[in-house]
Amino acid sequence: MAVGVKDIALAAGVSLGTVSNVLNHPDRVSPRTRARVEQVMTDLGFVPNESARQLRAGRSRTLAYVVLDASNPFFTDVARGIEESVAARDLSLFMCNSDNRADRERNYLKRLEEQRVAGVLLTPVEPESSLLDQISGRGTPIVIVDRTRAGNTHCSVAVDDVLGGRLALEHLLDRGHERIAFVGGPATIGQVRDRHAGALAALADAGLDESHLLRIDTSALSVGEGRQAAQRLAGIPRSRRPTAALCANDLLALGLLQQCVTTGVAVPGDLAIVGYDDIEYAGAAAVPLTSVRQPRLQLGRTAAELLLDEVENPDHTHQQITFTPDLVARESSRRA
Amino acid sequence: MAVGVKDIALAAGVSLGTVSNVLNHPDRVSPRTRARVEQVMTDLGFVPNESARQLRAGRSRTLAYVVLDASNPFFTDVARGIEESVAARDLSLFMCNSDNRADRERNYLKRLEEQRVAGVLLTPVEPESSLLDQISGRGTPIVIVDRTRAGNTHCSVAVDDVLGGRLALEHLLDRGHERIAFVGGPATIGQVRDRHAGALAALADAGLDESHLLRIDTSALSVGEGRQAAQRLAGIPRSRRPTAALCANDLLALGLLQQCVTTGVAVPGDLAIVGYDDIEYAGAAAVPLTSVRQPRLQLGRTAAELLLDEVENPDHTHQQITFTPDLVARESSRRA
DNA sequence: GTGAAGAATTGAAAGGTTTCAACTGAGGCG
DNA sequence: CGCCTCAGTTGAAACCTTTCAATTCTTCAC
Repeated sequence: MAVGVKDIALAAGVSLGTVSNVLNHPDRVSPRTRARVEQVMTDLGFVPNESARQLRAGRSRTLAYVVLDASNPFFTDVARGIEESVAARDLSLFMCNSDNRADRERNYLKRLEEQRVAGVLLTPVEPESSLLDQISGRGTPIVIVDRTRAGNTHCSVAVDDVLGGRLALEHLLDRGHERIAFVGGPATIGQVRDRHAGALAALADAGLDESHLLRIDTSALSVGEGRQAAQRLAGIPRSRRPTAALCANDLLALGLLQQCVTTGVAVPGDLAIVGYDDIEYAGAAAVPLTSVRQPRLQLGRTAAELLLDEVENPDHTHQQITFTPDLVARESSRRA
Repeated sequence: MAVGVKDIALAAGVSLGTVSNVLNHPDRVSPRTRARVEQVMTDLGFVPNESARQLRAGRSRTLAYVVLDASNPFFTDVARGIEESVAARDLSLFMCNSDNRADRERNYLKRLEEQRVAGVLLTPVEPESSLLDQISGRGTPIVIVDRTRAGNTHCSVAVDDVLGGRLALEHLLDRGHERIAFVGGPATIGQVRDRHAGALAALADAGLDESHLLRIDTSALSVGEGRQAAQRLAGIPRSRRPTAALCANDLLALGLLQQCVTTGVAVPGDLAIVGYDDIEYAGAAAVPLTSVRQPRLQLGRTAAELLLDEVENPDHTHQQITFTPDLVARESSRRA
């Protein structure tokens, strides 16, 4: 049924080696035989068996991006950046969605290592897992995307989330807010911790203590959780209720915003809102959303470049690159 | 460097066959030797070589979903449904983003076939391409997602887009609109054609001719294109300008809406808007968006079930399943 | 017409796993 | 005590390709 190089060789009247050369070193084959072999290949519908090739040749033509949350537009933009860089080379990119679950992340990493992919891009659920060291120690390069990791054991590309949190909070202080909610969670997510830390730092610099930043913990960074956060805020007596909310990402902010608009809480009048990521929908929201913008495409492009270098360049050295975010002020945090 | 079954066998003092049995038929091995072999495996950091396994065993433990547009939330929800079904089995799912480009789709399909994946889920750029017949003819099952295809050569799962277009247009007629824009394109996208056809059919049923549906062609189904469509609408003299717009998807609708709000066109007062897909952001928009809802998760789940059946069940028969959409009426098309 | 150099082709070995028929040894039964 | 059975184990063959040293063919200079 399945036609292999052997069949091609037989049908074209050449040896196995020649067929292989047509595939991998066309220059070594005379134009005439090459044409003949290629003709036979299309006639017989030959599809090279990548498993066999990989087994023998060692290399693989595949990269993978294990993404934290495929339904978050931020990550799909990062992925687009990665694809831009990968597309140039003769490689393909597979995406895997860990969906914020450590077991799924582990499972995908295991599978990818078994497949002997050329390299892995990873936005980790568990950045400190020793599994990463094991895998790269065994020869599958891993580049960390949108995170950093203790020890310079891997290449990484990240945006300064502490700075981002700081920018957002400074913006709100500047707008006169002094009772501010930080909406985000779970705290296991590094991005959330860093953004929160940045906000606290800005607060401290302004001479205010931690009590000015009310933490509203969510179980995920999703629109639904944002809506729930709105209800929790609404439950706080007006005198103590925050006048502004800094959300750990735009999905939360959009959910929060939507619920506020629905229940008649004026934005930014009763509650100013700042999001994070500046996804495409942020500007299209009921009240255009102030947000912290990150260079998403460049994040992806750079990560892919680093991985490709690690794959191709024998004297590669690990690099940790950090980009700087900036704040895009819009209606949702306009001065009252 | 790389440790293989041979090394394990040597270290554990058993034969190759026994190591393989520990991996694939643990029941055939006595508990004692199994424990010993497994211990050695973890000690030595053994990672089975999937290429070799696949080469010998023929089968593969991988499915792939080639998605039309990874940044469209509609498709990420479909993917989530697929993953739900796949997760139960001992399989992994890779995602590939064709990004609406035929060359990328072809390239991914080629690669996946070379990898000998167990099966492919595909939302096609080119549903009628003969490549699909070739691939499935050579033994890699393909299930078409969110499209149908002429001839019952493949399983497919789709939503009735003609009906959806009809529902949307009937809704607008019902709201008293008689000059309506259809915003969408390019016409090469089947979903766009079907939704447009449904709208035309509804128009005909109402005794109105085609001139009542102004076609505004876009080059993609994206937020940016939606904004541009708004500008084109604005360029039409008020007397002839449509009073309502039916968008081929929500991204267009959100862009259109955003631009309208920005430039002071009242929605729904000056322009009623209906979107399509009912993505999560639709309800959170500046003006909550009326949209045609599709059973996204179920679409994915069902597609995966069909593929798994085709993979596992020797006397599988192809099925074409069509779901029914419904309209969610919100603010953006409220009666004037 | 000969020899050398270079181009094109060949065929066997190798890569890491699974499969399967054959083998071993232990336990049960007469 | 010998025979049979059966669970557990073995080792060679097979999967399909690439690689590379060896071989044959072609061309060209003298």
